[in-house]
Amino acid sequence: MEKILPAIKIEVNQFIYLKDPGSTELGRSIIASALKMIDDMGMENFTFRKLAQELNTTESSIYRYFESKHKLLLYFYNWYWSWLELQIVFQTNNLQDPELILKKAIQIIAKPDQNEFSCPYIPIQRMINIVISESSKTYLTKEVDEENKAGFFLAFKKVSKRLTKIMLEIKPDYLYANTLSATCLEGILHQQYFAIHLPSLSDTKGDLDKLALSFYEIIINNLKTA
Amino acid sequence: MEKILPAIKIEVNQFIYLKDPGSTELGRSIIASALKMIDDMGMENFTFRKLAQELNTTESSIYRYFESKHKLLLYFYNWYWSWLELQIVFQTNNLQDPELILKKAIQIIAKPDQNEFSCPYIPIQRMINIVISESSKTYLTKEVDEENKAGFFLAFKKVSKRLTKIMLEIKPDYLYANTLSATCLEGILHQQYFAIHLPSLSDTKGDLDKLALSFYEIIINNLKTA
DNA sequence: GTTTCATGGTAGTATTACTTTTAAAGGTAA
DNA sequence: TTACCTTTAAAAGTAATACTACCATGAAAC
Repeated sequence: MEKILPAIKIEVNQFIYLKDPGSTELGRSIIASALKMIDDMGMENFTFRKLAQELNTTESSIYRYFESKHKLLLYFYNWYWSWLELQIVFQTNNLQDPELILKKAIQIIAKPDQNEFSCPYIPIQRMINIVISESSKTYLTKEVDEENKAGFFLAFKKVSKRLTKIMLEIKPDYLYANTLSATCLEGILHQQYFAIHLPSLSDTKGDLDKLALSFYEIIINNLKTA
Repeated sequence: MEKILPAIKIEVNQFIYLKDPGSTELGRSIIASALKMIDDMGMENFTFRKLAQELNTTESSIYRYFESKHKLLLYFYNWYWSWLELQIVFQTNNLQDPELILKKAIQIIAKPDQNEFSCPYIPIQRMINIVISESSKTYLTKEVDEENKAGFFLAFKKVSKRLTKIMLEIKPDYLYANTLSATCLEGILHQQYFAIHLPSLSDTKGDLDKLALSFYEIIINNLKTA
């Protein structure tokens, strides 16, 4: 099957933004600069005021796109997982063997192809760094239930569900497919953080291929046992 | 071997607090009320001002114990993992079979005994809730490297290391013991959060015994495979 | 040629996360 | 008993945050 690459735009849940940042010059520069700034200074030190200064615009202009910095983070979170799912779908679409599909999916999650489905104003490495170090904050809030109802975590859940399904193809009666899937998705991100900041909690020291392999083995060893 | 229960006080890294909250009436009530308030309203909505109001004291009095609410969270984080380690040590100390030790340790992590080594002014269930929903925020900050150097994550790392060692007793050449240990520790906490807030990402729906079993199997299946 | 739309700009609010200063209370020492 | 010292409380202040509201303006679309 030929791989077709139409002009794909990653769609993010419309209720996350007030105005589509992809639709205007300012919107795109908000995304681009926010990614850089959040990566450099972290969510807690990042403010819309600083972003406005950086962009030579005003806070009110930014608030026209996102009603809070938390929503902006949700935007990144959803963009990332939608982007990753596209990659998984395309790169596994010609494979038949579920074990091979699983392996490929894990490899993509640990080490996505930064050039595929890329978006000119989105610095992918920044996006990845932010997802690694900030994305847990999207759901560890008191608003999680409302936001879940509004579908703000769907992009992640879709990837997790996809992984779950692959596992169940390998072992249909496996009882903990959802648990294992979510745990590994999160684990792959956290391990990248630990490798840099709390290295005694990791074994793979920044080697993403090794990281992918370790999680592939963790999963497959569970699916191949009686 | 007899189980001895001296008057144990959980020690927390001294650099986390300015003044030991266990040493005064005010300090203990800060801990007790902060646990309740953070559990009820979440870290982001909790402030020292609200806590001072609740306790009929002043912000400056609270600042004499903790220099920031982040340090207060670190205090809870360290208290919790030290408390849990004590339980693991005592409850596995008479066991020989590493698989049994592993099983017991996982059970304790998923479902600690709330009465053991308890402290009269610390509402344990609140503490557990906070560790589940807030503890990732202790290290997902830009100060993580400094704080790691200062030993603020030692209590968690000790438990993780202990789990790693048990795994290596079962399978000495296992390559990913640190990764699997940290991933499961975090996973056990996150699964409890998901069970309530994002249930499609979990399989055990609040059943802590089942949760413990699922993670025990995930680990043991990896250690028992060639 | 008017509506609409994107952005700019100003101002204001309530709250946060602290810090500083001042004052009172309590204990020891000559 | 007075002087001294430390601990704790209370009050007030500060810079910044996270917004909200409202109005103006220039360009493009209909």
